[in-house]
Amino acid sequence: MTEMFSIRLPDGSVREVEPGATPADIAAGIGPGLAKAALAARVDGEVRDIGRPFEGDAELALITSRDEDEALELVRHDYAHVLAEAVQALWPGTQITFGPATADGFYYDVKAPESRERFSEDDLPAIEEKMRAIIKADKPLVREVWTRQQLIEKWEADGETFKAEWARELPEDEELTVYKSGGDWLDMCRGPHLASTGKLDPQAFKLMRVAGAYWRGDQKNAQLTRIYGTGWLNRKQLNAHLTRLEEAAKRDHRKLGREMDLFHLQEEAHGSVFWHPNGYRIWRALESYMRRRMDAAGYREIKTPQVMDARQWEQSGHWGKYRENMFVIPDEVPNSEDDGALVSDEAEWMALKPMNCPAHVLVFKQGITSYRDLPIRLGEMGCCHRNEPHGALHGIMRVRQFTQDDAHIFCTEAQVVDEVRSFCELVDSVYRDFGFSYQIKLALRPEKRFGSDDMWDKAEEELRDAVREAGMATEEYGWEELPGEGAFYAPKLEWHLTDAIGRTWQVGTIQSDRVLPERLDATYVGEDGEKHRPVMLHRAIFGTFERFIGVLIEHYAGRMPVWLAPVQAVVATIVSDADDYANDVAAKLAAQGIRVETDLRNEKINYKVREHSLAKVPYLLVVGNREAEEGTIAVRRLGDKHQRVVPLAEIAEELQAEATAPDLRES
RNA sequence: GCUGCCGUGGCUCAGGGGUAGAGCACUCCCUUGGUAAGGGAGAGGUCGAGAGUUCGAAUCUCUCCGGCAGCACCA
Repeated sequence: MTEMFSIRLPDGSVREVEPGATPADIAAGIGPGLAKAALAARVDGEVRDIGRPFEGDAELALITSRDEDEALELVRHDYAHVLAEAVQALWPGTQITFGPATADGFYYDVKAPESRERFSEDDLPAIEEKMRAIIKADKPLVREVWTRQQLIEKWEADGETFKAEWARELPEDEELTVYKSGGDWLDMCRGPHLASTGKLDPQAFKLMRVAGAYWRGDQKNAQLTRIYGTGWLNRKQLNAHLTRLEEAAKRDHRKLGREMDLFHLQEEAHGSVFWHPNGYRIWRALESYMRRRMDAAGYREIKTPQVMDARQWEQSGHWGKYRENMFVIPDEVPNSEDDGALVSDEAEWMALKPMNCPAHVLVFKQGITSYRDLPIRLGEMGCCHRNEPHGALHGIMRVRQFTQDDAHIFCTEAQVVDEVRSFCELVDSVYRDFGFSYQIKLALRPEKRFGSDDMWDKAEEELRDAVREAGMATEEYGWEELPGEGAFYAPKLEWHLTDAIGRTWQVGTIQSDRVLPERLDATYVGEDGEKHRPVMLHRAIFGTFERFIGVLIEHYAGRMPVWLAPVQAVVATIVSDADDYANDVAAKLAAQGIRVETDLRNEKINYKVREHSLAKVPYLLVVGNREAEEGTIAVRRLGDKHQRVVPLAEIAEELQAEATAPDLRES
């Protein structure tokens, strides 16, 4: 008698199957509908191919398109394979490398054949068409276990140098799998995959763009062509995604920055922002908000020099690591009578500060500090310059001149966790005031670093502890550890916000640093009367004003909350007879600190409503003869279709309340 | 920095070897109109910069600068 396997289903029922049976068999046994809908199987918790035979008794859950996250991941992974197959079918000699699923689709990195050099966006329609053909051919995707040697031979025989390199580094003893598509084309892959290409919806993907990407993510390696696609379970989802992208483009901070007259960029100062009056009003609102929050949290604000002697940067370690990205200036301007050439060996160099920390240490070091004075929290709205690589610049999110809401906390070893924990709480409170949700990451020691492993162990652990104590080391806060991502002198906690099209930007950070105090010889006098090293916590909440404002603009799609809006209210007249009243209203509101403007132009009210709505002014206060006589205002809030007529005093009070920064509100 | 695409009035864009167009915005005139574009007239551009090819270049070629997407980088 054959031994049978007991397969337990989520509803608790158990089915006995013969060896060789697969989850697909069970699905078929339950019903043809499920057999069609089932995409993969969860066997004892592991996601597997639906056609992979059971190896013993097991718990089975079938994955269908209702299990959206898992289904999407599977589908996107399959699209990537189909993409690679299509490209090779169209252009033999193309080398394939690697192609994973992404947050909204998939990509595959390929190396174009010699004859072609590269692929371009013009090739995408042809590739899409070929992909559809492969999907329609409904080719079975068959899993096979190979040895490493077999893989290496296969890839070398095919001239797949990247794949061969990869295969050579695979572990000898592990089960290595390949997936064959329709028996001919294959890719090495851990899987799982759908049963066949026909499970994909040929109308639910779209190739988006081509871009360069380095083999294994290393600039020193060959550059490949990365073909990006977006992939979904069905056409409806795809269309919804494409619509989302269109909507996101409308809230791009670069576009809104122009439309709302907030700032501009131009090549004479590329990477640096020209703030217009409206944009700088947002800046000032943020700055005074942050000053209040920092004052309240026990920080003291300082201001330090913009340019310092290069030796200072040498001592801090930045010169060695970042000289290329610093704006360096000679201390002495060459005499105009000679040929103007500077001899670098003889020049005394100065540098614009790329960061504030060394200067803050210098402030700390003035005089003698007692342990009784710690922690000392020194804050600065510090303007820094970094000569970023051209390709890194992005609107006002990544710039060459920026201002940080920077601060450094000098404290004892024993105070670190407490300081970091209360910082986590401060950050949380600030981001809540802006309506942001965020993710916290811990960036761990990088390969190239200063300091001992013991020091790093300790520094990483105290950051981890602090976040745990704050109760934020959870999925809800996007908690994640990022190996190798830390700064050269310290591990970092990073707070990330998301922009309009799903890219995330690091804004806040705190780093526990024992390297700089050492290098710059910062000390305090302890209880024992001896000198001790303080720990230095580098921290910022907005990160930079530039980036934070960029993220704010996209987050609110330009419709800033009243307390941040550059122009909070416009008083618009219907007839010129109401001009005097309009001026009175504006004057009254301005007197109570409201950012108000008047619009007395000889234009129809429709025109004025349209214009100020597009400018995203939150309060439009319309006055005509009726309002002038009655002392009222016809108020239209941004986004409302209708208006209400209220006494001036009432709207003044309402505006006052909304224009108050969240930290100053009662309750 | 790397790969690809792009650069025409303030903005959005059309054109494309024979010396430049539209809409919006702007200026002026008429219109005083009750909640998302009232009408008319006018002004505005060495087509990113430089070099080359050509009788002739905004248009073709090269170099540079800048922008966009991605990669790499992000103290």
